[in-house]
Amino acid sequence: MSRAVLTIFKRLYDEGLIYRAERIINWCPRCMTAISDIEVDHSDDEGELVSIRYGDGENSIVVATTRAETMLGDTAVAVHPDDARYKHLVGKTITLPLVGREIPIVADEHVDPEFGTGGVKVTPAHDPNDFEIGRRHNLANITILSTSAVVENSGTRFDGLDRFAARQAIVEELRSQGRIVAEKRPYIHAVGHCQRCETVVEPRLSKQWFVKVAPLAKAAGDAVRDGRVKIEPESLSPRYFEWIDNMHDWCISRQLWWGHRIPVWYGPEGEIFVTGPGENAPVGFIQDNDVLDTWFSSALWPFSTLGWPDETLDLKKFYPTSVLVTGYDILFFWVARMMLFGLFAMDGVAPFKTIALHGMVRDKFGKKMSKSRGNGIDPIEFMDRYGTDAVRFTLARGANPGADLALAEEWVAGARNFATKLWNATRFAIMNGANIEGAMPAAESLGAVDRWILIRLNETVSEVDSLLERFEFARASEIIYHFAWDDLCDWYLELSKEALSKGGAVESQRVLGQVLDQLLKLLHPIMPYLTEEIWTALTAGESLVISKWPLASREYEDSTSKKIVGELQEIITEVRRFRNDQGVKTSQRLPGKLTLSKEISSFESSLRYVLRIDLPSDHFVVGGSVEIGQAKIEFDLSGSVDLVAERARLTKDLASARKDHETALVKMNNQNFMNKAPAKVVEEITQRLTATGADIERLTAQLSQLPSA
RNA sequence: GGGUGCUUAGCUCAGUGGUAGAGCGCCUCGUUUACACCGAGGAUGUCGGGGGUUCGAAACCCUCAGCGCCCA
Repeated sequence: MSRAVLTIFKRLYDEGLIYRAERIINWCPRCMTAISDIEVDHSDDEGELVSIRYGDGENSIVVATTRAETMLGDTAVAVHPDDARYKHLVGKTITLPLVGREIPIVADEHVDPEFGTGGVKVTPAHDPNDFEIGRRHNLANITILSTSAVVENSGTRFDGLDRFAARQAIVEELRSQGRIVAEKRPYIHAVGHCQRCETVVEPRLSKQWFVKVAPLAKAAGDAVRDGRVKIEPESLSPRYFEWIDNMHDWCISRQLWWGHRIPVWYGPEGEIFVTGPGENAPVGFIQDNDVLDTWFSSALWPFSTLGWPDETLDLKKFYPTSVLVTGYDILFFWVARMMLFGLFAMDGVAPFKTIALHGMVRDKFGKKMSKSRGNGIDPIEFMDRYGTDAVRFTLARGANPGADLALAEEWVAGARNFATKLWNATRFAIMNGANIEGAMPAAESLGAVDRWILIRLNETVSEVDSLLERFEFARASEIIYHFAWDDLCDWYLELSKEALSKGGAVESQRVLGQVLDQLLKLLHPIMPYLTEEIWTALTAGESLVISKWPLASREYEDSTSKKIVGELQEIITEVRRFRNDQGVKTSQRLPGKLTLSKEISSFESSLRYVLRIDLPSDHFVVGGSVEIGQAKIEFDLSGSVDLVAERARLTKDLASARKDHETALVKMNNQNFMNKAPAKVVEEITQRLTATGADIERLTAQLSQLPSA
């Protein structure tokens, strides 16, 4: 690492991309170090805006400031060149109050004549904008604050006072001199704070090392602009451009203990010697005390970890990497810097092809976790309570690209429940002989239910594949979750129970084994521990880690299985609803007559099993019935039909059918719709119209046949 | 001030032109040979307001309001 740092530093220096300069930098008087622009947090703070009269009478001008103490370092007053109010003053001097120094009045385009009085005090050593004005007008830079933000060298009695105490004292003194013409308090304005310690940052003139970013940033911007590097989700790329295209020169020296020491040595005559790896500075030279910004070395990560600056095999093979996954908050700190240095050091080859950005984990209300709010969540606690896989699944399920995730304990508990569900389902499957031995049965030898779950599996695999391709982890997790819980556990297992319990359902056992095998593989990256455990129990295989990722296969697709299972599901749901409305307990067996279409007639025993319907006896009396499409299920309720409930159920269905019928009808009667809508949609609506029409007819008949209560 | 998002069920969020979705929560019922960390059934939304485009808008455009993030 150290070699890499030395190498890149020297290379940049030799190419003139590292220089030392006096600049206004952000200085933290507590950390006693320079900090970069992005380490400064801005917040709207209360301060006061005081307007001070400089000079007297006709030759006076009023300036406003929130940092009165900086006036001790003023070396000019600036006005806009076109400002008629001050034309007569430009080029003259004015006496700086308290200090007594004569300072010039200069005209500068960058002064906003609309703001305040149109005159601004210029303190080049303590304000970045003033520094620029100072450069343009060759003003002196007078530093009047120490590194710990105490007034010094001002030649006034304020020397020795802390900046905030001095601010107050100076305003008081000016007030007593009658020089304060206005005070606005509180005055809300943006104040920079040190990201580490929240101390108010003090702009300070200082000699620092800089990276000249213009050429590097241009390359880094272009790499994304021309598509060599993709940012996912794309919606975050404007942020990248906005930043990289307007990047200021990067101050890389830090006055800290920790870090790579700047490899620059100074000779007795002020000579500068930069040492590369293995090089020594001439005798008598002294090394710079500062260290490098931590991101300077982090920026080397994509290639220094592969052995760079050596031309290693790893470097050849793994640079550039394919995907960098990280939080969007670190796009500028780290990602952009890796782009800068990667392109520079690796002959214009960007360090990765795709930058996949995820969001931040927030509390259950979507609020940022913070110490002051006390809403931090310790993932280890959740892992102890709900299991690591549950936490992993929760995070994956919430990981929408570039969007934040609200993490609530309830979500983790839900994920734990899912894990338990899988555990139980696999246990049940194993108990019933599920296996992955031998080849899969041919499609022709399988029933509709078996085929259906294989079709659903195939759909799930391909959907998950394409979602993962797009870093849509949340949706991929969701798809897997519902396939496992709804399709597999709630439907397939329930519909297969009868056959499995009777034994001899060899095909289904193999199918079930197959479905679980593939499902566990899909889930393995998200829930590695659980899936490994139950997969090895199911298959006696060595490990999921080294097994093959599922391949989507359309082998079992056909035109009928989905329709058949759909019908079965509808029948089962409607009958359950009927029983529920009638207050019939789930476990209570009822005699019933099933009239089924030819297509699903073979599922009669299966339906009887799931719905607990006994064969009708000789004295069967129809007490209530459910009709779904062609299917009719009649029950003997032994004369105890709950007519009120039944009427309510049918009335509700009728209302819903009428509503759907009505909307379809409106569309069909709309000539514009008929002319312009695609045929597919028209057909769909037509079908809906017929279906709802039939429903209305049937329900009306059923209602009229119902004896009055 | 510049940039960029968001506003959908009680909460947190999916849904980029064709009958509004998920998880949790809520209500009712339930010892069904996997699972109560469960099962079955149910309720809940003028998709922020207003305009427009379209046969059709939660989705596209304009506008207003509120909230957020990044940068200055």
